[in-house]
Amino acid sequence: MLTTKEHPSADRVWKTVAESFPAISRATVYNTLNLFVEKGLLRELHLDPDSVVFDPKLETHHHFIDEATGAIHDIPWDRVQVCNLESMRGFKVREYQVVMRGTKRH
Amino acid sequence: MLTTKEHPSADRVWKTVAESFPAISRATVYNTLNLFVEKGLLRELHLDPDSVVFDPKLETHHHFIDEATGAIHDIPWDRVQVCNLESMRGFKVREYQVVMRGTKRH
DNA sequence: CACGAGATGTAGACTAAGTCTAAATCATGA
DNA sequence: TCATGATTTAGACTTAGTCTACATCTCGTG
Ligand SMILES: [Mn+2]
Ligand SMILES: [Mn+2]
Ligand SMILES: [Zn+2]
Ligand SMILES: [Zn+2]
Repeated sequence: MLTTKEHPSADRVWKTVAESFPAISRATVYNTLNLFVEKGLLRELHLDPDSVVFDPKLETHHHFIDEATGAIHDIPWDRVQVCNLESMRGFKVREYQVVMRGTKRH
Repeated sequence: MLTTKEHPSADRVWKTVAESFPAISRATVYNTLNLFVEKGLLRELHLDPDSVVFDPKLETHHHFIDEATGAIHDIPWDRVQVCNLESMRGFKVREYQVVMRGTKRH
């Protein structure tokens, strides 16, 4: 999980882990993922209406959601820039990202 | 709903509507909201792990989520700018927004 | 007016994500 | 060995959201 390039949901992780450890409990997977998030080893993304997904890529980056396939693509932090953030006086911005939706060409 | 300044969830809308129309069914509210989204009168946002929220503000804008209260604040489109979007060759970006999280000062 | 067809609304069962709890199992060190 | 605490577990529970089959409403036609 910590090294995947994907953005799996908790149940997806559970099913994958269960291939190697069929006895693993759903609760354990949820507990462990939440613990990893709490400890900063994973981040959770709320991009999908159907489930929370987990992101092992800790460096800040943006996301592109392919509306045709549901796939979530990482966009490197420096590829686009958010300008004029200093206008956000009155808000203490802890983190931000650009969320893009559309379709992948070809 | 179409004129609120808030970002209510479907169940929040249902409870509000039910104050005036106690007979209204949950299914009707969900169906209607989804229809409004389909017809472009509302947009749905997936920012919250617990529910989809609906946004009556159709002009493009950004969002700031107050992590202390859960409140979603609209940020005018021009207050910040996303630069270098032309580097997104390979992706057909239909829409995008900056999603910020943090706390509101004061 | 009577009636039938389509559209719209409704109740409530159902699904699935996520949480919680209480019990079982495991680890550790006296 | 055994007591104690930590980890894992099964499965009940909660809740957002969907689905289906039925009820009701609308409206044009004979
Ligand atoms: Mn969570
Ligand atoms: Mn939807
Ligand atoms: Zn990512
Ligand atoms: Zn908004």
